[in-house]
Amino acid sequence: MDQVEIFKALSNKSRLEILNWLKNPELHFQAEHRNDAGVCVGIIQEKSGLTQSTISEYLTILKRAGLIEATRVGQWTFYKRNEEAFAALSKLIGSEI
Amino acid sequence: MDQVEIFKALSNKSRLEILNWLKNPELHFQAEHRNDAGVCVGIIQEKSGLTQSTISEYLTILKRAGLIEATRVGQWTFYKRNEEAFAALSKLIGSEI
DNA sequence: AAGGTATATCGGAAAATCCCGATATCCCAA
DNA sequence: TTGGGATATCGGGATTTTCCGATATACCTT
Repeated sequence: MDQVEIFKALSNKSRLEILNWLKNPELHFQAEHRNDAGVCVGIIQEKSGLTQSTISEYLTILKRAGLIEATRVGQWTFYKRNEEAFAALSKLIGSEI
Repeated sequence: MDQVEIFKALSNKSRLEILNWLKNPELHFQAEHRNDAGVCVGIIQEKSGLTQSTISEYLTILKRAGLIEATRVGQWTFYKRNEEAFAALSKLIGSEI
């Protein structure tokens, strides 16, 4: 758990927004674009207004930080939050840092 | 409470180290360099190995993010943690973000 | 008032981040 | 096996961050 990497991943308005969307996918994405594995890249990109390459990069940054997980299904990659990582981070800030 | 500003402030190894020192000043600094208002800049600088200007800037960054507080006493500025900010951040990550 | 000490601010070179367009890869369907 | 759609990676210009040395400001002492 690289603390600096995690905080860098969180140091961006767009990435925080994505994490917020992924917290309650049913509030932000139509049913056909989500499943148990999360939400596909394209629909996140569409909602964000940023380019496909930027969103793909941002999702990779969040994934490397351990904050989200990816599942490939056919041509789609679905991303969802790793809630355990957030719980651990919350605990870390409340005690260690 | 600007979330991005807070996470940016935390996105640096040296600043995390400073926050860690300030969490238990009695473990990291001699009694003559600390008081109820915190720890003075010079002793943090000495311990960090970074330059005076860099440490002053880093403390300002942490202060602007609301993570630490400054108290001027004579020619010294003492800095201490704002534990409420950390508690709020922990809570935020555990529920909102 | 003058000199010394502690801290803050300024100016800048190097490195990192932001976000893009172009291109590559992967996978499915025909 | 070829074409098309979804995602990942590459290369790069603009901006921000990192950390420094030099300088300014604040305060204390004499």
